[in-house]
Amino acid sequence: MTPREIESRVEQFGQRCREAGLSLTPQRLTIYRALLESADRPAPEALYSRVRPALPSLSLATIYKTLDTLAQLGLVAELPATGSSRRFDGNMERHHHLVCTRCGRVSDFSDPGLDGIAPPSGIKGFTAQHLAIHVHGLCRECGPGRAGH
Amino acid sequence: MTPREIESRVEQFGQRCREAGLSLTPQRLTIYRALLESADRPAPEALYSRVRPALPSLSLATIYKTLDTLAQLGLVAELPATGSSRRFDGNMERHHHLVCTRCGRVSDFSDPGLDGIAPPSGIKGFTAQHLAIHVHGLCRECGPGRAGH
DNA sequence: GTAACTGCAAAAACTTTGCTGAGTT
DNA sequence: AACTCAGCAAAGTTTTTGCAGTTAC
Repeated sequence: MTPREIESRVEQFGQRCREAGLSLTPQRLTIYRALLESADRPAPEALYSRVRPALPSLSLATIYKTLDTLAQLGLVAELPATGSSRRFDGNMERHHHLVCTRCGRVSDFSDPGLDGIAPPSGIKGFTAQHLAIHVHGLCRECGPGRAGH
Repeated sequence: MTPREIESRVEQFGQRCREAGLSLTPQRLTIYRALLESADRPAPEALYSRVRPALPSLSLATIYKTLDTLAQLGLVAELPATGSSRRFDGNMERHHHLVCTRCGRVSDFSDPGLDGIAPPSGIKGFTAQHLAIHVHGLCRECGPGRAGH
């Protein structure tokens, strides 16, 4: 995401917070901005490391609380992930996922060709909103032609 | 899954373990079978409760170790999930996922129409193997026209 | 007999909670 | 001034680890 895009998002973010009656604290802004700047769907702990230099007094509990708050507002997404920690993403645009079947790492990709696929509408008891594609395979590091981890 | 299918899978499972040099312990067999019998993608703890009646001395650590071992062999799948515990599935067939954007619950569905979609091949640094579709929306409980959780 | 595995208990990692002082509106 | 929030520390969960005795081969 370009710096310009980020600033525009941060501004919208401010509005959205005000609408919802949330204070605009430096912590919230910094955490949100850091999430936008992270392309790698960070875990709370990773986000914490990233934000700490700017806000040395920040606590990990605040990261958790903030992420939960923002997820409820729909400003960030909590992602389904494997492994034992939660993952978050500030990119709410249409995008798909590459999942490495060996190391479990996930990254984003976009493909206009795939965007044409419509969510199936006839599923009983489920109201489809949108759809994301997970492509499973081997990432660069685990590449084809390697033995194991 | 029918009992007959389950037995056939368990048999294949035995072969696969032998090939890999793994012992066929009662714990492993029971855990694997319990997973096949569970349609609900259980967390380790839930699987533990299910298996305990049959193996009262079983420990939770064994569940974790076993699931990791079997996942590495490709005999069970660890699923991406939101929330704070890992989820596993013994169903390795082609299927897709319904993810509730409100409560986070995930369930399986199949749709032959979607099975035709080929994994995109031109992604740089990534070798695509297969693809799964996540349909996001509202499940029956959270249904459209509800206020919140 | 050897190698692999389970159970246990302890430790580590991750997440949530309650409270108090500080910051935002 | 009222209300919301951050930081802290403690508690609660979930997951991993090391080791000794047991089991599968």
